[in-house]
Amino acid sequence: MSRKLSKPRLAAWRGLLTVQAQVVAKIERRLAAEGLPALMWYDVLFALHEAAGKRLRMSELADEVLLSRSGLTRLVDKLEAGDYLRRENCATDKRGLEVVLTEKGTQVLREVWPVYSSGISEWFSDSLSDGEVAELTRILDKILHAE
Amino acid sequence: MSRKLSKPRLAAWRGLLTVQAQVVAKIERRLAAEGLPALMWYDVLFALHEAAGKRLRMSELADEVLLSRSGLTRLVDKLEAGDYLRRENCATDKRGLEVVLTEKGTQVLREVWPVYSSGISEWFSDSLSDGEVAELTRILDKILHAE
DNA sequence: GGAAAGTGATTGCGTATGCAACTACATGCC
DNA sequence: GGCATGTAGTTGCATACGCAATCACTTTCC
Repeated sequence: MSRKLSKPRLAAWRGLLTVQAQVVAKIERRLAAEGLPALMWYDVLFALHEAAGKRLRMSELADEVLLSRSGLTRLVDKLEAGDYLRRENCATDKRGLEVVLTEKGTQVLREVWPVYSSGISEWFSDSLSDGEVAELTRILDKILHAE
Repeated sequence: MSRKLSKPRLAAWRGLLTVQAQVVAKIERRLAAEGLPALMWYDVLFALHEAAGKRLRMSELADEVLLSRSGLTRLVDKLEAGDYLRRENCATDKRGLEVVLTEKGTQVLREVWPVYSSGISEWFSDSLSDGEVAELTRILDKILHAE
């Protein structure tokens, strides 16, 4: 592993960083301009929405959204204060908590989605063909599933 | 623009976010573990290294590394305090500054590069063929150059 | 030439985030 | 059982970052 990094490989990496940074920044600005919550809030609520029973353990949720445990604790504090989700004690492990999506959380997902999805379309995927999208996904998955 | 976002297009976007987040986090942790400066420091010094005369205006540098102007001001403060670069008054515009890479800055680039590049290899590009790397770069460039 | 509008950089302020330390509970080992 | 070790989540602290306001200078327009 870690053989010498060629120029084309570095170029691919820099391209990925640039695309991600630019698209995320544009979407975040549009969300803020419309008075909507930040992407990370959406990610958390969306992860819950996709989970069985619309609930996850704190640790599972942190892994899902790629946030540190402490970062998630604080974010969940805010989301719970806004009644977008609630913490429940875990029946099988008294150390643990489960986080459950509320109806209001589901509602805010519906409000944010149009802005988020149109940003992804407009700034990320509209310039690609279906074939290119498939190829990009395949390559990224290959990276993710390499051990 | 902003036609409906299909599932495959969303999957590509989420893949990109995940790859970037995971690889960056791993590289940052390794840099921190070795007592080396963070990636953003490297990006700034590298941008200067690549620039003609190893110097750039503050604004050019901010655009290059995708950081806000205020963020760059503060980062350059720290880099200048460590003698990795220095600010010089711009001859043609008294509002402006030029940032110049120092010898020590060049040196730290050489120290960080092995860690950075081996991280990119190991966690990003090693699982791809040359053809896949080329295809990935082509697709990302297409996104970047779409207006 | 000079007022109005624009641009480059910095600073104040609020927020987000990670690491390390901590508490509470769980598991393994004897 | 009971001590040692491990794991779930939270909190203290330091740092990084963006937006809006600001200051200095430049450009535009009359």
